[in-house]
Amino acid sequence: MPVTASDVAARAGISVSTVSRVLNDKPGISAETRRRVLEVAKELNYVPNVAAKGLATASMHNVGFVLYKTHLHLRADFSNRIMRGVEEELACHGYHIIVVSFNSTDHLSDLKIVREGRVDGLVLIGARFSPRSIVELKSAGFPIVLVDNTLKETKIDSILCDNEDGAYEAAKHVIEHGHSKIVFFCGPTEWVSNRQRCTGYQRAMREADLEPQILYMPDTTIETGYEAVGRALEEYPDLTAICAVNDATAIGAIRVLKEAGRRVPDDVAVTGFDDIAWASLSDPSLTTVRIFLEEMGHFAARRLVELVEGENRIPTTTSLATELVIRQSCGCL
Amino acid sequence: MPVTASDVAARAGISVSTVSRVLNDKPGISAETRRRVLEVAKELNYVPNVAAKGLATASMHNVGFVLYKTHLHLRADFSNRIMRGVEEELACHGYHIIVVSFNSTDHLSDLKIVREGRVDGLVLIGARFSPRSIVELKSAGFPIVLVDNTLKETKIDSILCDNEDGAYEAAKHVIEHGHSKIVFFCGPTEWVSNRQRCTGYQRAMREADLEPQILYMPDTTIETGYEAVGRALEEYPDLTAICAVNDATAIGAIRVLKEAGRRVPDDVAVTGFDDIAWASLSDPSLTTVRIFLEEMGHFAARRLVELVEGENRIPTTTSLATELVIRQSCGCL
DNA sequence: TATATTAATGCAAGCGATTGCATAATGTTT
DNA sequence: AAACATTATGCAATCGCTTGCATTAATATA
Repeated sequence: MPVTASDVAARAGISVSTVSRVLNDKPGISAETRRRVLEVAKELNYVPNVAAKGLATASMHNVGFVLYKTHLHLRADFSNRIMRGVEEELACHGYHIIVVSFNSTDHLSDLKIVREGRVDGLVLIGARFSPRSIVELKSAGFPIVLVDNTLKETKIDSILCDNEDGAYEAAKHVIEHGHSKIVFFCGPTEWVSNRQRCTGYQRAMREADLEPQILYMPDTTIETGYEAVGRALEEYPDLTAICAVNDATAIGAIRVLKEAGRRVPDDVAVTGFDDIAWASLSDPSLTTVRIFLEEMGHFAARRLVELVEGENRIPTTTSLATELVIRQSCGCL
Repeated sequence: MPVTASDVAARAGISVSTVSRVLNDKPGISAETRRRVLEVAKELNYVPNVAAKGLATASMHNVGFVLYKTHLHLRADFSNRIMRGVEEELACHGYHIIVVSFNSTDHLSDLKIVREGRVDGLVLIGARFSPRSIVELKSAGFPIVLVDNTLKETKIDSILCDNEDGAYEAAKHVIEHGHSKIVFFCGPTEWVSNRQRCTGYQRAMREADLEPQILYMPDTTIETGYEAVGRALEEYPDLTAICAVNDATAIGAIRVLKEAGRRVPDDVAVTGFDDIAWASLSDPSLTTVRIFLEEMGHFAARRLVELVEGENRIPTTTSLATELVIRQSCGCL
């Protein structure tokens, strides 16, 4: 049987209340008693039971990490790195991460782990949750932090990377290579990050007095990258560069370009976004914009813990700086 | 305020005990009462509080998914896919997954989530936990399932893929291509899967009256793949094929081979193991052995739930079949 | 010295479920 | 009709911790 607070109390010759107070750093305990309790607790290797604690305080010290079912598959690496960051940071604060997948038919506030009090807050990854659903839960006072997403509807804490700036840098870099026919492969504009990246690209083009040429894809996978190249070559036969909204698309694009007999980067330069693991392994290696997903996870976790513990700051949107990673696909090396 | 069992009881005009019994399918309740309670519960949208339930039953319906810190980074995709499988299966049984990272300095039974009763069982990924540590916790009656690992020391439930058979198939396939100088790139033999894969390779070689040639690496990453090629080319200058213990190594090997001016598969054929996402994208695409990680996760979760719920089956070791995936790097296409 | 303050601790009532035992209501058997 | 099962339900203790309030002891003030 596990050691309980009353075991400690008995051994130390005091009451459980006192044990509890000591262990939670409550005031009004004599130094001697505190020392004693700590000593006995360590001696018995006491760890408070989390169910009891949770029942008494109405907080389980868990947070939910919510992923779309599809997200789990397609963007596994992406969300996985954020998850690592969240887990790491949470651990520092004594919280734990419960990973759940969610399908769009459900309403967020029906999430079982929320209703049953299993988690004290949620980290939502990506832009596929219905805003209404988020707002509803949030305004019921439930702590929520968004990663790779923001909401226009309500002020809500969110963590992003500086998508616009990153895309701007990438496009600018390609422009500096002398390209002028640069097509942007954009993903669905319902996702914040796609919109922001597109904006960055457009800014770079306008600044250089070039006309933005945007090609929209229904998703941002390797496959949509394949498919987009075909359309791009038709619509913009004189294109000499592609800025892709993410690496998967870029990698797909490179593959098809090569198959179509176009050399990369000599005939067509390509840049990506995200710096996923394979970016450096593709052939040619991919020039891309690195984002710091683990860091984003850290920020998200830190903010969420603040919210859970009642710090009532106004909501903020945090954008982490990105970093242009120059490899071969842009034509530099 | 959330709805509690006594809210339901009051509304239904009966006692909380009865509510509890109905909701847990306990016997001795009249059909009419059962109906009524269910009706009211649904009407009030009642969900039992998990802390209270956990305190009363000493089970939180959580399981810990334990990863090595390094694992989180290096083999992220690998463990992530298993995690998805575990999560999916657990959800079907009303359990949740708590992901924790673990560093080797700790003793497993000191795991906070275990001591404090946050989880009812553990899924351990990989072969980097100290056997002593596992045995100790397991024999204290704590439910544990191993994935991609087994223990000689104790009978313990474990889920693997059929590493030996997979490696055998791959080697045999290469042999059938007419190769005879085939080197196996092996990882650390402390890891079960490396040992088993090596055995499979050896069996295939012996069956064909060829001499196994094994090159050991300190790890199984892209980088160790790089490094291994150099040594292989020195030690076995006439080699015409490489069977790598996993895809990362194979991909690293291919890269260096190409850089060294050897054509793959024409000069040197290469096979991998795992069928990670990148395998189909590398150039040439990688012939490899596919393993079903999500399925392994399913099995692990199912077994763990059984253990937690007290089913006292004898421990089993489950090996999932693998599948040879033929692409370009072996010389087939 | 008697009284008001303050500091340290204990008591006991929650928190919201589960569950063994007692009880009431119903039906069966002599 | 009395005695006994049987069935359905409620009471109250329990799980292990937190916390408001009461209590005691020690110290300061009049």
